[in-house]
Amino acid sequence: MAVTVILDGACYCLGIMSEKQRDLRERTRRAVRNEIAEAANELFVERGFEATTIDDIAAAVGMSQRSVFRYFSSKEEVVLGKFDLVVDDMLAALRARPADEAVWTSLRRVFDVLTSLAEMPGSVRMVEPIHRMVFETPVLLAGYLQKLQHMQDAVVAELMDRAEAAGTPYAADDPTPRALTAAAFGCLVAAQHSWLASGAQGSFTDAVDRAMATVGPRA
Amino acid sequence: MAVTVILDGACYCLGIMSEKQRDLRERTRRAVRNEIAEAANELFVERGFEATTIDDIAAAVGMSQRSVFRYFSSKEEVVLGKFDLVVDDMLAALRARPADEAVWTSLRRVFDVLTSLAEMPGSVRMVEPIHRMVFETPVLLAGYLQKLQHMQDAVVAELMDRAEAAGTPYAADDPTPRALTAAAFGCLVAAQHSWLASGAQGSFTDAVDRAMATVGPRA
DNA sequence: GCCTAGGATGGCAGTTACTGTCATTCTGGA
DNA sequence: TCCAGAATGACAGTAACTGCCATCCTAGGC
Repeated sequence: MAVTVILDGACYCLGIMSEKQRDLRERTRRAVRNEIAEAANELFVERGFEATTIDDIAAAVGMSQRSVFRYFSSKEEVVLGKFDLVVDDMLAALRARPADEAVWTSLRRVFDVLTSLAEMPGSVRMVEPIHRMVFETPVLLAGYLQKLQHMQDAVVAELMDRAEAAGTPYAADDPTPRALTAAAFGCLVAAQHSWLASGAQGSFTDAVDRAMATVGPRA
Repeated sequence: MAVTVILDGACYCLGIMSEKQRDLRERTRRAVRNEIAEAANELFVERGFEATTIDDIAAAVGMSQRSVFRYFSSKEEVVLGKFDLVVDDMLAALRARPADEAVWTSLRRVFDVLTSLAEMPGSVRMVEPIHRMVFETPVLLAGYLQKLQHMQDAVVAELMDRAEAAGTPYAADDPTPRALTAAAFGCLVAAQHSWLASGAQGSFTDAVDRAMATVGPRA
């Protein structure tokens, strides 16, 4: 262990690997990751999530099981991993809103990151079946809700920063920012439910708008 | 398979096993289940959830691993299983509210089932550490959020029944009941967060009240 | 007190998700 | 051409489950 640390440190300090090389590796890594995820999603919607093994996925992309796990920390991540990237976009979207905008409005705008993702022309075909799969497979639903919780944590932190920067900080034990955020995300899930229940007709954006119109901050 | 079904059917129809016997079995089953859960929770808070194996739990209660799985379908269920019983209580609490009460108020009262559970004298000692463990262990948090989602499904169905019985049914695609319920449960989680963040001082009930006061239905 | 039906249990083999390790291979830059 | 370091494959190992079968236990009928 000690040896490993020393070696790692030495390599890093010497900076033998160039910036360019690092970028390239990073890009190819992402490409392979996407390739695996796409192949896996085909299998998942075809046979179901639980009926598809990691070995199946590995075979489909011509890799060893071990290598698949080098790209995804778990089977669920193959489906849900994309949401990790979304968090940064959501924070960026939140920071782009005027600091004095009503929190509820800002939260609605944050969800544009998700709606635009769902309405991207390239991925539209798979959006609904995968969506449905997530809500129908217990382990995926659980993982998805947990991701949403992480997003909320990040958003709450950003909201508190924003309030402080605006000179109107929340008290340390004020549940307001967290409650508002949780309510907004609750509306998001409710919108997903009704969108799926309606057979994914109509726009998802509208569903979010309608859900968020029924609830709001008090006074 | 066919044989099994026929045999089961025959046994059931003949009613060989008496009602009393059935009840007794049921009661002892619950007792054993509780015993396992309590022993397991001790181990969980002591060593952590992931560091405790099913074999550890089985050894602690003097059973085989196989038998533990006859009482709990998964390791998470040992911690989260109790919430399955709560659903029925919540529905009963909801039905006990006046049909014309504001939905937000009824939802707040539904949560009394949870707060009273958390403040029961017998279990108070373990409530906070387990609570904390659930929020800090990813797989438990995911499972917990999923249970909350199930509760919401049940509550939404009941709210729709109630509205229909009162002669003011929701439209089929109206997201209102689901959005309100989701917002309320979001407030619940927010309250749990702030309660834990404050070191579990103050009453949990107050935390829920404060969180739910910041959000509400719109006109 | 014996007998029997049917649940409860234990043990064991098997599957799958995942992890650590090591030897090998690939790749871009000097 | 050579080399550093990343990518890969193969293999062994763990832990959460699941199915199966033989055995045991218990409550009720006789």
